[in-house]
Amino acid sequence: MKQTITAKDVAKLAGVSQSSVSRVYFEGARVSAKTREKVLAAAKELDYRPNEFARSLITNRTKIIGLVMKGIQNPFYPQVLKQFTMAFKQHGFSVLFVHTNNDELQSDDIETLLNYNVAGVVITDATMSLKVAETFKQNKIPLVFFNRKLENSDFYSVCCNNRTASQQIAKYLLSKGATELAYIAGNSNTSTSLEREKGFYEILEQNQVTFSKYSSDYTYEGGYQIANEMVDEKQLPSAIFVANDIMALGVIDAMREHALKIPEDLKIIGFDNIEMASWPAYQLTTWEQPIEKMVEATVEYLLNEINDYTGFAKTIEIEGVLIERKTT
Amino acid sequence: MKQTITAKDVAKLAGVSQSSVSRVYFEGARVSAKTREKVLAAAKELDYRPNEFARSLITNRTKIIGLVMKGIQNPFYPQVLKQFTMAFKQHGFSVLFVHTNNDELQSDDIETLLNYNVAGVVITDATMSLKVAETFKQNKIPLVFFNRKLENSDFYSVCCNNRTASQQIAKYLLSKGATELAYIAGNSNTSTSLEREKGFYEILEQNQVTFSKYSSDYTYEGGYQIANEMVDEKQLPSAIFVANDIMALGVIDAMREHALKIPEDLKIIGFDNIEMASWPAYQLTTWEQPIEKMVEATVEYLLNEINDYTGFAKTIEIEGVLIERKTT
DNA sequence: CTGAAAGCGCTTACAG
DNA sequence: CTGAAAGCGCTTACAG
Repeated sequence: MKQTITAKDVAKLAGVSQSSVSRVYFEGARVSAKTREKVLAAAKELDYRPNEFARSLITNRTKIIGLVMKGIQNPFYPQVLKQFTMAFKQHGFSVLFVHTNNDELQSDDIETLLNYNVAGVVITDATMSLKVAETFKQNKIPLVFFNRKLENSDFYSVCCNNRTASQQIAKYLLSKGATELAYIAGNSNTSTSLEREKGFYEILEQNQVTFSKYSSDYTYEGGYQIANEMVDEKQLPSAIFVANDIMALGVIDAMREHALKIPEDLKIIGFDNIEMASWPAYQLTTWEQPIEKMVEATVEYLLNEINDYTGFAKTIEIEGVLIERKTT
Repeated sequence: MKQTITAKDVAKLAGVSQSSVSRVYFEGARVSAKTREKVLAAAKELDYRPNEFARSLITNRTKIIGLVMKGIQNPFYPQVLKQFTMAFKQHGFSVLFVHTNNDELQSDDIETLLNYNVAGVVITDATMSLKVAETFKQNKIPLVFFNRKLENSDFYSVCCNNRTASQQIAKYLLSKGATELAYIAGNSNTSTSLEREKGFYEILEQNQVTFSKYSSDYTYEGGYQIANEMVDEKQLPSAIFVANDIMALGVIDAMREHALKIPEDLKIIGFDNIEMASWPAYQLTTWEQPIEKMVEATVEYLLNEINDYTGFAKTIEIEGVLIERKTT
């Protein structure tokens, strides 16, 4: 059996009460400098560490954030995970990592979060049913959808400026002389893909430019496959806006296998600015998502809500920037 | 304030004692079918959920595994993270994700793990000092080094068969007619890079083949840079074994920029078999790490130790397999 | 500022 | 099989 050092042990050694030991470790409690000193010395000697569970049991709050991810395959997300972990750590919060296989969170996915009474939740790359959403509301657990948003949502979400970004992408492509354009969508039920499509088309319609739409799934393989189908159709556009980078790389690889030159025969632009976009083999022009700022905004909201729950909803859109490389 | 539903509430509604409610949710406790039924019905009505913290407090064990990662940038690791999360979930364990920036775990990295009294720990892509290691031993927290091992370790570690794999890689390269070989090492203080180097050289020495060594850092940029330096030296080998895939991709891109043809002018082989290795742009020959089996072995050991702590140490090496593609 | 005491929501001997 | 009661390691009014 592992012998746990408790506040009682420290109290005994320090010659103070257990309450005093507790006060030393509880932020905001008042203790005299002398008591603190004695306690800290004793604690150090015994290698004391306050039990988070006892703490949480009594305060009914935890220092754990649930982070739910689906698309960890996409190199965009490891970056996001890292940034979140570091940001939360800075504020004393730990990350409970939950992986879901479903586009829509299932109740067994959130079981863990509820059991551990997480202080807040970040949901990345997935949505949830209204019923599941209600569970969080009832438990007053603040929630942020990261890089995705619910329709008619009364939940907070943090995104890149998908729509206006795509408008600028359309304008950029037109300025490069593209005449027939195409959009390759990601998973059709995602707000990101929908918003990007919307912004893109708005500008094309304004300029009365022909365009077509193809559907894929935000994966490399998906991009690769749809590109092959496009080539088979024999009617290639002059420029393609691919809904995210990882798909765009698949498109590039497929097009090159058909001996198409990029950007000469075909211009391609992605979205995200993942690490590989800058690799010499690709040099993909893309739209950079400001991950750091997005994470910052998410953490700030969450921390505020944890501190004082209001449940207010809003969609925060953070401006990204066009990264021009060699595929356009 | 959020009103928490407790076992007491359920007990009242079900007309039984609180202990009986507890027994229904505690695996291994005996309850009559009738009691269980009443309790479950009441619990469902109230949406009751046992408080994990109260539970952990009393049992002094948790259902949380600490997963420490460093190299999340390397596409190999998101895969590992996903597999671990899924495997642990299957056994009722949740994952506390910790990110470290250091090759060697620092005490503030493990603070969280200790505070939450995690049931076990997986450390990926990092090592730790003997002092830190002792802390885990003292607290009888089982630990596995995943894809890395400590020198003179009395800790369990799970790896691919790095050394014998590299022997086979050497043989394979020789069989392909390579005459002057090179090894590009990853971080020099990692067991993986060291073992791969050792196995590779063993065969080359046996066959009295000339070889040279270059040092890099397991990143794409590192591979790209060292390849540029190699070209500047004007004495290229006929085949390079690169210690991992992501570096190998950097090497390929750099070599191609110098108009070198792969595999005609230069053969390249990697290690890991990350997703990108199979992309048409690369078609990298590599050694596949059997992630699934490695994860399985780790989880099995950890679960056994959690159940009955022995602290016994061993290095498990799991056989990978050569994946031949087009760079050799 | 400090200590004694109650209590967070559970598990687990102990009787019955 | 079931209930009453003690106790896990803390926080937090309440007196002093």
